[in-house]
Amino acid sequence: MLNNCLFFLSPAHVRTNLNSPLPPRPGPKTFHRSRARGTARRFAPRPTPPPTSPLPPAKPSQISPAAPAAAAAAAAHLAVAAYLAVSAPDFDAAAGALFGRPGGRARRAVEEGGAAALASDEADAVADQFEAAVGNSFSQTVLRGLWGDRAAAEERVRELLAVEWAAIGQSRLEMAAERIVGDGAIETWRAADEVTRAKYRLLAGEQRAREIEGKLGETIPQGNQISTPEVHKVMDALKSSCANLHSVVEDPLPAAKAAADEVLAARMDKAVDLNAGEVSNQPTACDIAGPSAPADNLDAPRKGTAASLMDWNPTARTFQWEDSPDPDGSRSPIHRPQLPSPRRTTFSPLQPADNKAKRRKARKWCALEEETLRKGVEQYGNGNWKDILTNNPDVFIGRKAMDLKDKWRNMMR
DNA sequence: TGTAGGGCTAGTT
DNA sequence: AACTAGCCCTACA
Repeated sequence: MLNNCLFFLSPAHVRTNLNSPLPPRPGPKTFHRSRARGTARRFAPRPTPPPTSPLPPAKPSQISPAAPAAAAAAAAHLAVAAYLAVSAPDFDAAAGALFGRPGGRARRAVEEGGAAALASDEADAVADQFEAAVGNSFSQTVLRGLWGDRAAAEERVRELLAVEWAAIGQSRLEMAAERIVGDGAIETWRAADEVTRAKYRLLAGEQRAREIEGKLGETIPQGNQISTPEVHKVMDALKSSCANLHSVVEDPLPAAKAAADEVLAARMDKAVDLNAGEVSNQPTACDIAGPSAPADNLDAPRKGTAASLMDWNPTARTFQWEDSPDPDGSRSPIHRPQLPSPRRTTFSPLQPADNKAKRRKARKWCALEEETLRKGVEQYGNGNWKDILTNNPDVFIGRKAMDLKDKWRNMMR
């Protein structure tokens, strides 16, 4: 009962209720946004939503496209901070450090907008609850019951990761692979000429190529559509190269996929394996994983884990284009399989790039970028955007000198 | 090639 | 609809 009502009360009400006798705890409940805002956010642990919610769920049309990510970020941040506070040996110290005024880390994130998604009435209310519980053992017991479920906190983090992961979308490599060997392969192969298909066979592997061309109702090798001496020469070279490749290189896709799955699983585990030390090092602005961002140590040697995709492959062999110039003018004594030069033809599994460059998605400037730009103008002078940019590559990630100029123009308005 | 100025676009109020 | 921040185009040195 108290849990169900707690989040809908003002901080003052919450403090009052925390000091009153506590009815049996029904378990984690859904945390709704205010009625006026009209959207729902899940802040408290919520394995199962209450059957009769005081507020109706928000209609999809009421939620902006960014709302799921923002809600997930807010829920994860608060769930982790709250769990850390209630699970700490010294509740008062932990709650003070995280939610106390004025310097609590979670409090600052809420009040200073370091994380915009956290700036909400609900987040304020949670921070106030923890602050009010300092020195109040009864309130601490209530909060431990509400936020002490580690699995629920981990679930909020997993949800955030899932949202962020989904937002990344497919890479161009994945899209290309999908067209060549995935569900879209049939149409891709149907539209390809014989020379291009020969390339596809190299990429897809003999077995998969047979499957795809079998579905096309054709056989391998298909009769040359283009029958010229040059095409025959290229075809022969490709067949030879293909045979050489298959004789020395294993299909890397299964191992690569397994390694990628393990890396992903390790990152998920790492993300939920939070502790107070990690929270205290959270940046408050510009959470961009740039070159100077805190390393995840993914490149460090790992015991008992699969090899990184970037590790040296002991089965790799060097091939040489047949018309590649010798640096020293002499042929290597080591025999290397010869491949036809890729410069002779200009086909690609990728769709031709759009001539019109796509507009970059607008990315808001963070406080660190603005401050660095101010100092850069002081140091290098107004108009020397290139100098400012090249001397702060870790801050201006993805920015152009032109962007700095535009931003400075906006800041001067 | 780097910069300035004007215009365009998407998001917000 | 008006406003704004961020991005892009084009001219110029």
